[in-house]
Amino acid sequence: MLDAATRLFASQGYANTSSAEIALAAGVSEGTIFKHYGTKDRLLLAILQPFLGELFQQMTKEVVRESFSNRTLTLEQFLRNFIANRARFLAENRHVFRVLVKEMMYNDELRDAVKAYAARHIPPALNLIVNQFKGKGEMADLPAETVLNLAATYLGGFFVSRFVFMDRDDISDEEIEEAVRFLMGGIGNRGAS
Amino acid sequence: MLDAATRLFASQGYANTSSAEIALAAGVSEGTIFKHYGTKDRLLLAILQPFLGELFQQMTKEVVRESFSNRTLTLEQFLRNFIANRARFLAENRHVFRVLVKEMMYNDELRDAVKAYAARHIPPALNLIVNQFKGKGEMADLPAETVLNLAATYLGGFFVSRFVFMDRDDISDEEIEEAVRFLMGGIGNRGAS
Amino acid sequence: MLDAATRLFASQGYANTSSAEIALAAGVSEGTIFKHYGTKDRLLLAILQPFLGELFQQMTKEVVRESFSNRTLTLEQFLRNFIANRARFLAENRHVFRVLVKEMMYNDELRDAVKAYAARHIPPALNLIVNQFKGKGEMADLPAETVLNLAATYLGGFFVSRFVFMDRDDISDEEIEEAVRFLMGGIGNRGAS
Amino acid sequence: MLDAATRLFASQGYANTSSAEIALAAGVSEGTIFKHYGTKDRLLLAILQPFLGELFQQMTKEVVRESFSNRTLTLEQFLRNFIANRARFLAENRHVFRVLVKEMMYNDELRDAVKAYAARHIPPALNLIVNQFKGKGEMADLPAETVLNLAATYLGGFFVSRFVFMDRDDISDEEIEEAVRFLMGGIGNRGAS
DNA sequence: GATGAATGAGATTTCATTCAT
DNA sequence: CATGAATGAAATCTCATTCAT
Repeated sequence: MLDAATRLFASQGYANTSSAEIALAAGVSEGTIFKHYGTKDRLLLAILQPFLGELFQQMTKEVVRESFSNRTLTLEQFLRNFIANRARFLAENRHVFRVLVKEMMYNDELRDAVKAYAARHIPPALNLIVNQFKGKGEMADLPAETVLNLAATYLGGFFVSRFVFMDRDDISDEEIEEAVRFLMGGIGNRGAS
Repeated sequence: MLDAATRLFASQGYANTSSAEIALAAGVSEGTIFKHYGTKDRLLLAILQPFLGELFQQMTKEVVRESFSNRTLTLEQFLRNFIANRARFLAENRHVFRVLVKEMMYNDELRDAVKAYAARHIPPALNLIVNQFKGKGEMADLPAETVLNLAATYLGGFFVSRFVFMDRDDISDEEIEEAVRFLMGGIGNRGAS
Repeated sequence: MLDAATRLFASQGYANTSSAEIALAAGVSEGTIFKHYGTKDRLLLAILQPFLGELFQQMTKEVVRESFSNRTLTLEQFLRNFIANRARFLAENRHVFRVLVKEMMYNDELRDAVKAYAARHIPPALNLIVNQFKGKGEMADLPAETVLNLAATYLGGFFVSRFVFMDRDDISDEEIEEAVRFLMGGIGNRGAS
Repeated sequence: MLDAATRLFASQGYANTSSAEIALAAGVSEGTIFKHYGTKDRLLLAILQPFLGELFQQMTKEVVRESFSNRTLTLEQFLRNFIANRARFLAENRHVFRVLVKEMMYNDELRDAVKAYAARHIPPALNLIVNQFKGKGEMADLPAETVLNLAATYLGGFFVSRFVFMDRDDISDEEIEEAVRFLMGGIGNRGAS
């Protein structure tokens, strides 16, 4: 039932999917849907909430664990691990990710909720890492906030364009490598600087 | 009428905006809307088509003109000009841009149309530029396609996050400068390479 | 179960009370309700039937007993006893009374059933009393039917306004006294006649 | 449309009448009903509001006019005129009256609104009359409030039982005469007092 | 050419009732 | 014998679209 709804929302959008369609796809009656979730709105939340929890909590958990367990990790290795890890998670949950991205565009409340959630979870965990790499001289001399902002903007574009815009099912190692290299050195010629 | 519809679509989404709302906001009758545009769908197209035309054609036109008129332009200067120019254009047309982005998510046909449109217009004009800068040794040694892809992903994320996700009305010079620096050199430490 | 349903019907009305609400309030499952009563309609009847039986049968029984056991009873004393007795009964059963009154308004069949029931039980018992008091010269010279009609109209208004319209839980002795005096002498000035 | 809805609400009750039934009876589509009245609730209000206004305002206006224009009017004549006037008004508007009475039972808000409305309009106009008749020695020596209460209870029962409970279309002069006599002298024997 | 009342198809939601466990 | 998940029919309401004026 959640699965059927997720797929439909992912491909058509929440607003363009009727409860009749969901019932048909899930092989239950419309009544059953509303018995379980009360309203179409709460059905959407039932889909998004567990994903949001995992998305941020797993992300920060992995990052913290990694940064403490392996002190010789270079920035490049860290980025590679991090991006590969999130790419795998999003590929597995690509339908829910599509729903989340599409609905964040349409739904102000949801957008604000996600923004608040992200603001509360991401900086505390990642500022630490950024400063660690800055201390080792591996990172450009920019405020931690700026670094996170730049990386988030690029990685947001990266994942959304692949999974949502291009409707991809996964991301290849080559693409990840490209992303890592871009984050590390931009597109300017290093030797020329 | 187009203006009223654009603002409503931008803030609530096409699917959540009724023709009655549009008529009210535009100060005309519902009948008039359908006399002019036939269907709600075609009203959306009437909003998006001129914008799409300008978005890509102006972009490529400026780029070509610039690259031929000023042969001493550095990559950094080019990026600064290019981003500032598009930022200004999108700020002026931010409502339509919001509609476009939101509806591309929901509407497969529209998304495919935009992708086709972009694929037809962008590479011909920009490959030239990329190769020109590569010839001058100012750019990383990557295939032109890869360079465009990286820049498009980042700049897509940059503009969408600002104008759509954060609902901003414009973009500051500082942000543009940050974007230029990031595109030029990534977040890695140049000296350390 | 009947009690929970009665309270809900009394405060919200039968049509606005769902079987789910009843099940919740009664602490049983919806299935159990339908196992016992078959339909929601028959649940309503199960509430109303015993009350209707008592309402009329007790009323006439008491009246008959009283009128034969105490031949010196004045009309005023009779009215006082009668009203106090019914007031007590209705106060005890006010929830069911509310259900009955509200549903008689909505349900033609129920209304007709109650009318028939009343017509069959009231006149036989009360005509006797009326004629007894007329014989003693204590009562206005009106047909027994008219007297019953007038008293029923006033007492119906009296009980319905208190218990249903004003949602009262009981009726004070002062109000009963007022009702007795009114029935006895109206609002005109006796001395002036 | 209001007429069709009124008849249906009057005979079946608001809660048991579907918008489909109303549309059919009114010869319009369901959409039209909701275009005009927004919700079923507001359709009910559109029926009741004008009636409530007339019911109380006409009542008090007539009473005041009468009591000042004719100083020789006896209490009995006043009651006869008053009851006949309201009987005529309610007979003409019996369908709406049925709706009002039935819905006041089911709907707490409506009941409270009507109670407040009545409390604001009736006493100011009628206390005057009561005291005028008391001054002339034509009325029982009771507080004005008590008199109004007794009369309202009886006349409420009188009109509701006839128009709602018995589904009558009008009230005969004989019944009015009976009501007047009862209000004037109760059912006790005047001579015996 | 503009209007706005009317429409009817379809959306969400509610609920009495059934039935496998 | 009680349960509660599932149902499907029906209710309220929304809305793009049409059409007579």
